[in-house]
Amino acid sequence: MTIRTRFAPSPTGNVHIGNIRAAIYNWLFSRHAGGEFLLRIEDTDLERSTPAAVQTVLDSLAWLGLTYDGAPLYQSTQRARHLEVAEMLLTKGAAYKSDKGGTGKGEAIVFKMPGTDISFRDLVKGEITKKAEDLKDFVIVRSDGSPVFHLGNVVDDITMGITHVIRGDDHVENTFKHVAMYAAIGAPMPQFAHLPMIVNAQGKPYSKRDGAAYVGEFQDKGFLPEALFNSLALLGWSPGDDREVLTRDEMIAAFTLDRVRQAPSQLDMTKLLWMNGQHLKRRGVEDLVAGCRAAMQRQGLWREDIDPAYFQAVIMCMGERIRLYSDLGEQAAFFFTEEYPYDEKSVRKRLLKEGALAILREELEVLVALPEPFTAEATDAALHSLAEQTGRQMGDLVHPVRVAVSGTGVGPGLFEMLAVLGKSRVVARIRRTLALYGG
RNA sequence: GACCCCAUCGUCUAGAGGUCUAGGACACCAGGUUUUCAUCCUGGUAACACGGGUUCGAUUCCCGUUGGGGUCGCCA
Repeated sequence: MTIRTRFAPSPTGNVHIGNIRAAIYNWLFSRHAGGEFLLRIEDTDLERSTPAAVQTVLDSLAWLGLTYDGAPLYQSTQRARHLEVAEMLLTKGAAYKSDKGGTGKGEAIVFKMPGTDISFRDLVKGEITKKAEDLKDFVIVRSDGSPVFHLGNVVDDITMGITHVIRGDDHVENTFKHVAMYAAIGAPMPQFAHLPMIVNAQGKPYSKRDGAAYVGEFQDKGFLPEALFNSLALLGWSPGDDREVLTRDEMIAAFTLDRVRQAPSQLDMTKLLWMNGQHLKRRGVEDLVAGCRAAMQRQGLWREDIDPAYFQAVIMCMGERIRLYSDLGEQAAFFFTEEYPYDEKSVRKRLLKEGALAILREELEVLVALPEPFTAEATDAALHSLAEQTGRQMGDLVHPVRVAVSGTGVGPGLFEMLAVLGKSRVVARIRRTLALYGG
């Protein structure tokens, strides 16, 4: 029989990382088994389920490369089938009508629990049992005639031929109900697997306040989809060896549900950032260029007159300092504007230090005298010989220039940076800095 | 509160009775490289929640305690 899993989000406008992690596990599981991964949109809450909200789900899946088989099934189209099954349950005596606790506008259909203990074998949690007295009957069709989640969920899973239901831990209590429904309907029971929740440092459900909780937020921050995918996959699952940075194919090959942990875990933003850097390295320079440009456009820092060759040179120069596309705009804006800010601390420490401006003036003279091309080797040699002549440490020469041309004390190697900026910019910036600080 | 589930370094995890003086990764600290930061290299700090069993032997099995999570809707 074909292994068939599904992702069944209700479109609310956001896709939570815990939810998308469930989608990732469903996807990995079915791909590993050579089966199918289906999508069902649980859009019965018409108020929240707007086309835009549905599109958000589709976008998140597409961004992460979670391809699904066939067309999505919209739950709202299945209403007749749901009610048909409810009627069948009614005639079978597995359900009854009741007006208790209702709206007074009619009778609801209530599913009758079998009165026996119910247990099932969870693929990650093992055997779970619930005693009969802890199981209560529940409504499957409201008194207004609309199907409730439990009915739609189970009926649709049957309709879609789902063989493995892989979902969040918050569904284990529902599963006892669902197991009873499968039995009553007489449909083959799927296997169940419940995944631990993703929590914050306080052990509470991960929310937007903890940094970012929705797929779109990570996308906006400039994370790579494969980095988020990789990190999320590793939250609660591991391949069994020491590998951490994995490709999709490697994860597909290694994925099994018995390697999923049962304890909730926290998402570590710092490690995600590291992971992003790892995946960034695996992409080529061209990708980095395109990604950084797009990020700068979003940040409002991009200008059409930025020379492509210059832009690429800046990126090469920044090297592995870029861990997120947005880092370029945040850490290297001075490459693209003369209005870069001066970091107060660096100015105090490197420029206003005793004799620093005098040194900077000497350096300016040396640099001005250099012929083109203004290479890293040339400026390096020039400043080293100046250091020798004056008996100074290289650090005393390097720092003032760095702060003068970039406004900050940290950044790429100075000589590479000077070469990229070019002689005229460098000279102009040093002059302006000298004038600004009374040199 | 009731019911279900969980518990290894700060975090993510490996570990399926002896191989554990508990391994890896991120973070952190120290040293090296370097003009700074980052990278890179080397080293280091750091964990089996607690108490009982079972066993010749428990991180691994059982029970309890503590702590944490989930669920108790005519929401999904």
